Amino acid sequence: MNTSSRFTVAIHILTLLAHGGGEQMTSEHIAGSVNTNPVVIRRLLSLLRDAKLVTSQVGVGGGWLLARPPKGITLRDIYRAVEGSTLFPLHSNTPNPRCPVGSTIQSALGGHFEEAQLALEKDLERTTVADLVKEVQTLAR
Amino acid sequence: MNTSSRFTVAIHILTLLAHGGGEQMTSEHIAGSVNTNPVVIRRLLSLLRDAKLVTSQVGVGGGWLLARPPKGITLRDIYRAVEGSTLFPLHSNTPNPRCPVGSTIQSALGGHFEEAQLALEKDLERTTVADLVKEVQTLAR
DNA sequence: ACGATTGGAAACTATCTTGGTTACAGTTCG
DNA sequence: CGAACTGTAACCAAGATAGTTTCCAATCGT
Repeated sequence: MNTSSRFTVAIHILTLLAHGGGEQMTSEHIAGSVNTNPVVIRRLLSLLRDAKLVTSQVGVGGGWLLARPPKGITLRDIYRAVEGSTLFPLHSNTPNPRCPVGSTIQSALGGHFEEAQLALEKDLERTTVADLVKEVQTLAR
Repeated sequence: MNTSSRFTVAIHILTLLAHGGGEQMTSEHIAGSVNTNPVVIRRLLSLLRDAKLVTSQVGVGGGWLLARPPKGITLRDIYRAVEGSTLFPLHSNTPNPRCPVGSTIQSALGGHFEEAQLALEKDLERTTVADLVKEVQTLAR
């Protein structure tokens, strides 16, 4: 299963940007909050930019900005941006085509897996970055 | 996301056992359908046994059996048996405790992640091994 | 024009997970 | 006894992940 913290860190980044209130923020500053290397942050930010969730500006005084209001960014958007592949991969070796189960199990599973992933994403859609900013502000006082 | 094909293979195994109609099956036979090594199968079966989904018998004529009727085994049971950890891991390094976002984001995310995982599992609960056997039988003709 | 500050990107490393394989000990049955 | 099983440990190759260094390009203030 998904064993990376990319999703968590990506949410952290966007919440931080929203928390900043529209000010440009450098990858180094973000890295200070996440407690990692700026290059790791930039790698994630470039995925988020591909998904049109953030914009970047190079040069002095440059940095990163949200491309949309925090209320318009859901956890599902972030999930899709950074966790490209499917939730449940199929077999690494194709099963035995001469077995009734082996020859059919993958297509039987496909629909169920897709459905389950949609159920997950539908739940993720319920929470926006704006919600998280509000929660963080409540917790931090 | 990681992610591994354990879930897929575990479903395959249980569907195969159910398809066999209550006959004991060896790990080597199962490996033939999955197209992998018997030891890989036994590793997964031992997880499934821990979850009380299958039983094993050693020695000549031994093998594996479902511990419950196929109708009583859902994809959620299988998921829980083989994918132990949480769906979305938090940061690998703990975020900056002196940052309002860094110090609170993990507890803010905890609830949402748990909720999303429950939504996923609730969907997985809708499908049983008996359903898959039926689908396989339809597809295989 | 210069120099400082920033993102962009490649390359390399260490670590972990996964899947596959070999090997061997223990159990059961004929 | 000997064959057919499970139960495990150990090891390897391949891939993913996170961290780091390094260099280039763009931008801005002076």
